[in-house]
Amino acid sequence: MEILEILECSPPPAREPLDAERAAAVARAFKALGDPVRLQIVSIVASHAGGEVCACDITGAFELSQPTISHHLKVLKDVGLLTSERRASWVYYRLVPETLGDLSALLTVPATA
Amino acid sequence: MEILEILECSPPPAREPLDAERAAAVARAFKALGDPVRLQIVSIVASHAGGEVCACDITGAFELSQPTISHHLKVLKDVGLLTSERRASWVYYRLVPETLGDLSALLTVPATA
DNA sequence: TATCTATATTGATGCACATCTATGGGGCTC
DNA sequence: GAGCCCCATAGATGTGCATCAATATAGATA
Repeated sequence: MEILEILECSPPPAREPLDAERAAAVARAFKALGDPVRLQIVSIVASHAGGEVCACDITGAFELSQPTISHHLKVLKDVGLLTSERRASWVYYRLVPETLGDLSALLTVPATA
Repeated sequence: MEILEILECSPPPAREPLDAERAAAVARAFKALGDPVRLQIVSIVASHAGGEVCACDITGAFELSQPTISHHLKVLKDVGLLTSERRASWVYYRLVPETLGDLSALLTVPATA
């Protein structure tokens, strides 16, 4: 565990430029985060104890129609930033830490040589 | 330096949800990264030794018109992801590591309690 | 000054998307 | 089964934006 943390702390390797295909895939995720409402949705889920939020709580946090929030949730699901699970009448949303982590790593700038 | 590295390695604190105003500001940056061409531009600059790339080299990397690339560079500058410096006839672009770092940190998920 | 190169700006165009209202479907409770 | 609540889907609409051709600007050179 200690070693892993140290490894994670080491400077990231210099990367080759993204090819067009990979760039398109990654850009889809960033585009999903490029809407203020979706960014707030992710933020709400991230800061919620238990890591799980009911769709109704998300809808209630905005002055937008329920279908609009539902649309944004679908976009975030489609790019792999959220997962959902239905329990009885309610749908609960969670973050996908792997996706967040991948994006975060991509933004980590190689040491300015 | 050692201590700073350790601090940077500590798990990120749980965050309050972004308010609408901050979300709008951050979303602008993510939206800029949400275009495949702009993402590749950032990637090209990031992976370039010296951290500096001539606009002409960026334009040459795409099968897009020069004004289109110029437009994308302006977008990336406006959100603080790139800076530019003119030297003679050429304009050189650099990343802004602080902005990249801020975005990266925002995507670091708090430990799933 | 005239001109060539590198970059930025302008204006136009077609498509993508955020939002709404209306409706559909799934799952309770009476 | 009837009615109600939660969520998703469908269709319509106005705005935003990626792209281009044309043009303007800045700097070098002759």
